[in-house]
Amino acid sequence: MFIIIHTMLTLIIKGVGMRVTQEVVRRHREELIQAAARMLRERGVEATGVSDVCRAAGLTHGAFYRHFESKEALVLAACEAAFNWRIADVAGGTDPGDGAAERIAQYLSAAHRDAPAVGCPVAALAVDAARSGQPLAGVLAKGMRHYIDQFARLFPMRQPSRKAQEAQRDRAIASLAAMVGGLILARATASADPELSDQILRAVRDGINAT
Amino acid sequence: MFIIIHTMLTLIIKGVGMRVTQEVVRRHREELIQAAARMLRERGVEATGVSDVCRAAGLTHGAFYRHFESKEALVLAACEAAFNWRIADVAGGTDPGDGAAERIAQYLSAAHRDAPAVGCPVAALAVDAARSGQPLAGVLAKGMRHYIDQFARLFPMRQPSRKAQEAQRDRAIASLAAMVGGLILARATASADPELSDQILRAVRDGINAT
DNA sequence: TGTACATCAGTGAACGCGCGTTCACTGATGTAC
DNA sequence: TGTACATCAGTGAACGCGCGTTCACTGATGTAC
Repeated sequence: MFIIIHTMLTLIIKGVGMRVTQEVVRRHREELIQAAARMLRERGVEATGVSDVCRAAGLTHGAFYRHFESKEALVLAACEAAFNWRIADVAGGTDPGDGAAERIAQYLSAAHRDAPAVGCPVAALAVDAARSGQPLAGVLAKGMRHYIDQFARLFPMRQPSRKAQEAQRDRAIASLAAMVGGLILARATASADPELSDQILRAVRDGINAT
Repeated sequence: MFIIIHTMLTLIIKGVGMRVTQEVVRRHREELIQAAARMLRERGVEATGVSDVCRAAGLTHGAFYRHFESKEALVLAACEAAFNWRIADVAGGTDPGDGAAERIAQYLSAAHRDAPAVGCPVAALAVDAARSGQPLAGVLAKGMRHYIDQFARLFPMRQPSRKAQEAQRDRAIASLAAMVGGLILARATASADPELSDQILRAVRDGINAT
């Protein structure tokens, strides 16, 4: 509804086929990326159409190739943009000082499960990346290394040694794998068995914290 | 190459457009299901074409609708068939008496990571099921409940009580989530960062066993 | 067991459809003077 | 600052392509007698 009104207003205000300001061009490009970043996580790479993305950004599909060389180029840009994601984007009661346990609980929440479009890009795109290989897999691997480094810092370290650092990193990887796996399984069962879906979120949360 | 020779021989032996034995019909149907079960896990639902599956089963696409009402019907049958999967299908040195730790190590092995076509259906299809919703999600949820029940039995239980049973089940769910997440992340990073991929397999293995 | 015929699995051409991509055209923007 | 013109973001029709699906046709199988 909003999109229809927006498109009509845009046509009336801008006219048909007019050149637009460089500032507007930049905004359109950003809107394409953001719309794609949402759709990619919700529907996957193949089910995300160029026309759909353009429509969501208030453009027609013909404008697309003034911004991107191909659909693949958009997918890569959108995937990179999706990795600016933080758990705060999806969970309301977050705090900069939250530790690992709080973040794990926020990650494995019903709110995050039910909002894949604005959720963790790893949980949404890892399988697609594994299937498509490079270059999408490269973007994902880079993002994952970043998340692992960041997450590892949340775990306590007795004394700073090489060995303690490696143990910290391993613990971060194991926790992230459980979080991603738990979220994916909770989403997969949400429609057919909501009770099991909730149980998965809780059991994985408890399991990680017991480590 | 093999497929081409096979197709030519089939044409020479069977002729063109001939009716075949009921036994052959049953075998063709089974071959369609098995080919689809492999392709679905390797490429995903959308990237698996009806023609591709028929070709892999040694048929032309025209024969397909004598066996299945639609592509969706094949996908459901193939997904159900894929849930007959056991870790022994992918890991060589398995033993019926293997406990949880052995099975976890086999699941999180390089061999399993590198063979998604004959690997765990949950790790391969959970994201697809979450996106497509029912009825595929129903098949997946049923399969997952089965795996959870089976896996829970591998964990020790002090004395048979309601509470101990629930704890056992929760532990199975948490372990399975970590296994599925670890496998997915290892696959996603395999092409772009093989070292990280191996590290994920090891760290998740160690993490689960430390619980 | 043998004969006559209906059945139907398989073939390959064809269908509509939506996809990613291209293109002629428009006209305000951006630039050169 | 003002004028003249080239640039190019956006439009909407059109392209080739591969998808899932349908169909007329074939002829050995399965069945009725």
